[in-house]
Amino acid sequence: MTEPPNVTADRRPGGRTARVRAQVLDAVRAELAESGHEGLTMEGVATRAGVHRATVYRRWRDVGGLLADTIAAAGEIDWQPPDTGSLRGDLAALNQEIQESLLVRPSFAVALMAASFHSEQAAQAQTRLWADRYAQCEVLVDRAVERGELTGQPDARSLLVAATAPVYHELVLLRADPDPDLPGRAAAAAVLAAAGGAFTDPHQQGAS
Amino acid sequence: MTEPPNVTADRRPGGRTARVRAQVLDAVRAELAESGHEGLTMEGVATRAGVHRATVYRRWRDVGGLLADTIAAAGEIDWQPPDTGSLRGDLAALNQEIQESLLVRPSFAVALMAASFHSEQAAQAQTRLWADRYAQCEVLVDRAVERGELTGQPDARSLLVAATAPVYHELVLLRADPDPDLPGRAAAAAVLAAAGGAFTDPHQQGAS
DNA sequence: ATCTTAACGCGACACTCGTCGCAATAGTAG
DNA sequence: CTACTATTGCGACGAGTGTCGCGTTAAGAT
Repeated sequence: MTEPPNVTADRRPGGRTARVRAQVLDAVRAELAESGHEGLTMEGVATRAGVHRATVYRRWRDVGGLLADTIAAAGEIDWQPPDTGSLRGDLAALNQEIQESLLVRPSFAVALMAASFHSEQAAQAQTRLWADRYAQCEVLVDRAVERGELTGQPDARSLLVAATAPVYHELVLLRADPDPDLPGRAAAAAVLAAAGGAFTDPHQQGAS
Repeated sequence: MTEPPNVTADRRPGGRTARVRAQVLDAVRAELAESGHEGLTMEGVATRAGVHRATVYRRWRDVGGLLADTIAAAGEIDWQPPDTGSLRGDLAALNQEIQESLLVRPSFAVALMAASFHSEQAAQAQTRLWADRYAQCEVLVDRAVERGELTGQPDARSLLVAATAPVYHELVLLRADPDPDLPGRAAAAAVLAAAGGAFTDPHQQGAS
């Protein structure tokens, strides 16, 4: 059985294979930092890594595969959601982080989104990464409930999406001018909606 | 002075030029409807339009240019924001429209977003289109204020973004499973936040 | 009707992209 | 150390992409 090599199924993960992977992923990060997701090309990465084109194509298939593996390598870092003492503060801090990651040039997050549109592999990696992050952030809502900031048991995911979506929408899709107040405003709005019971999933239609 | 022809600066907008443009834009829509933004290629459009490749390259430069002009042509249709009698109903209806446009396969809106990541021209056209749409929707908020649903004069744009962003975020970026309740939930949350005064700018109070 | 020239058709060209077969290299087992 | 083979390097190829020069067509002006 001579199947093509893969990133996930390491049949011979020894010295050279690991070394090539490290070189290539370093090259991806370097190219990305230099010219953004526009300049990220298979040939450029291969050349910078000192590796032949065919090797990169065989192991990573396309640009999306490169980004997906780069995420997988970077996803091992342990990220922690903010803890400021209040739900509103936590969400504002989270949004601040998001805004910075989107405004930094070149932005790794934006590159990943761009790649997700023409690479199923990158799209899956992106979906997985965000699912993890939102799951981790659910603790913010739990803490708020414990502190008595929220009554009932709101749908944490919906609340988090409501708080963070405007930041992505304004900066990525609408390409609005950067607004230092945006993270705080979006967070405050989500907290108000949550206080009003907007995210309590039982079919309790609010009166009037 | 023999400058290259352009879509915007029509130096000779007569019969043939307009005919070619119509053929090409029809071809763009047809290709888009058949194979989505993945299958949209300059050569394919030229062939389907019965026009030479070089002509398409000269007038539209790249795929983003094609989409940008297609948007410009489609932006002339008179779109009207919903009017259901209540702010929450209006926003829910608006979100319903958005969700349908994103879930239809192939989605013109998604194709436009994808193109915006590697074409400045398409990105500008997209930004312009959305700015127009959001400006048109501000009347929803005005009507709500007149009806007395909202106190004060909230920032209409922020309110609209808060209501619609979750739909884009869930379906496009997070690629969540379609949820028929999403449009209504997002609309309800935004209305609750607005009722709480989340979008009233404290610095610009008092003035009409 | 005639002239001017913007816009298009045509074919050729250089270039990039992704794939393939084969030889060389280097992990890994014995 | 030797044998085996997964993995890489290498070069060539076919297809696709974007550009260019030149001749032709047709829109707009007189």
